[in-house]
Amino acid sequence: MSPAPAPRWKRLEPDARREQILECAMRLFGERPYAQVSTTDIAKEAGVARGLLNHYFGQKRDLYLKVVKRMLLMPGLEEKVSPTGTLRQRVERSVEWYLDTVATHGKTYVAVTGAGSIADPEVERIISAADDVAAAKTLEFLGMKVEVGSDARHRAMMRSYAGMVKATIREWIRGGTLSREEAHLLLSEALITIVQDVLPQLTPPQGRAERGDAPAVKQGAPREKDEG
Amino acid sequence: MSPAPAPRWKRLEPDARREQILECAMRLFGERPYAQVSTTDIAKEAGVARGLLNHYFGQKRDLYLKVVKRMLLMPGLEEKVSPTGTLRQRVERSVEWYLDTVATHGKTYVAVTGAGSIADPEVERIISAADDVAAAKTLEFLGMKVEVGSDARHRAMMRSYAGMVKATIREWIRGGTLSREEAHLLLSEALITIVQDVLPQLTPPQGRAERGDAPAVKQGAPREKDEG
DNA sequence: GGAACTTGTTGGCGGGGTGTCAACAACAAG
DNA sequence: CTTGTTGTTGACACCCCGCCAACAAGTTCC
Repeated sequence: MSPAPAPRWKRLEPDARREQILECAMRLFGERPYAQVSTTDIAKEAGVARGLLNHYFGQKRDLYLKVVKRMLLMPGLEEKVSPTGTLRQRVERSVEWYLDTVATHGKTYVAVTGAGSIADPEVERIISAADDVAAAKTLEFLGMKVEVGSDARHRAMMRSYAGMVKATIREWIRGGTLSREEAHLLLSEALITIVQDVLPQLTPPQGRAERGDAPAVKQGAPREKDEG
Repeated sequence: MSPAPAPRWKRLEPDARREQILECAMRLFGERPYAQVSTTDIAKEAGVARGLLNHYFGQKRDLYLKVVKRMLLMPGLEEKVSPTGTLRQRVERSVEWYLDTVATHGKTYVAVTGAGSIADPEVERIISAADDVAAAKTLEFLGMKVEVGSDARHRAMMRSYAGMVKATIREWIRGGTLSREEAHLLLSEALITIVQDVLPQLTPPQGRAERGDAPAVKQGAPREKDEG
């Protein structure tokens, strides 16, 4: 006569448990800065023992890395809109797309990118890689496929631009000091300037490229980055 | 016959000791991220007991704030060069000045601004305030004195630009992926675009403002920022 | 020169967060 | 029911931090 042993805790498949913990972690890391979120908090939020976090994710930093990666994988640009129209139109559409994508993640995106260097080189590396991917997609969409994959300086400048993108989005989402339209305006104008005025000025060897249209560049090989 | 009591430690004036500790902290915080620098490390570096840090600076975070503040107080722009020439020339000179200023601080500047949001709202606030000051000086130097002090959107956009400035400098100093000239080029072109193409487009009420001069806007409440 | 005072400095205590690991319990199979 | 597998727990040890009473380096006064 065993009246249901009444299990004290539920047993989940590793993947399910991992996912559940990850979701809780994402929520909390979005609410307050890294240092303010203890593993105890996350464990409590998920209703599990603290040790389980280490079992599934290793160190707290590793869990945070997973959160960052999850936050940075975004739907491809090229799949949503087709690159037609003037350069300005394409720029504006790509900026629009990025703002849309970010809007869905909201505060967590700001927290993750803002805390950029939680002061951890590894986090920085991951964000940089994601920036490179986004930059490559954007430039490809703009028809400026160029050698973003080959020329380190192009990548570097697009990462610089990414710095402004993040700061702008921070102003928009967190502070509300910029409207979406104003953010759109700023980012579009800046990107146009970079693409048509700055990048062509790079390779100094053969004098200077003419304005208005990107110098004819050979198509680069299709590339696939990303990680899990 | 007391053969010199041989003092076990030297006694310093509060200001001197404070300064010495601060210098050690600046060095260490420049070498590795905030979380990786323990108060024990700083104390050891300074050759004092750990408790002394708390005595002089309070919490570890407070000490870090002092480091950030020290890092961000920079010589005024207007005092070094006079605003003459075309807009482009003035822009290039102000960017040059900023790169010079940053170069002296080097890695520590990158660490401090990069760790921007160590994930601490207070740090973020201080850096934002410093950005605002630098932005105001720059715009004043450019003759675009405008109401950076009154129009929140101007400040917001300049903070966005500041995001790119930091990212660019990071590429230049830390990664070496951009040369100083390339950084200079990128930042100049972007600033010109913002100042002459973006900012004038703001206030939409009365159609559109004419270039080069901002529409007259009423002064906001007098504000006092900064601290020691 | 020594006693008494001021105050810069120390060392240890308690609290909190993190990583590790052996033991345990939920569930499946025999 | 017995056995085996494995997801999960709880506690232990370690490190870092903020606090504070005791201590000692200098100074002043007799």
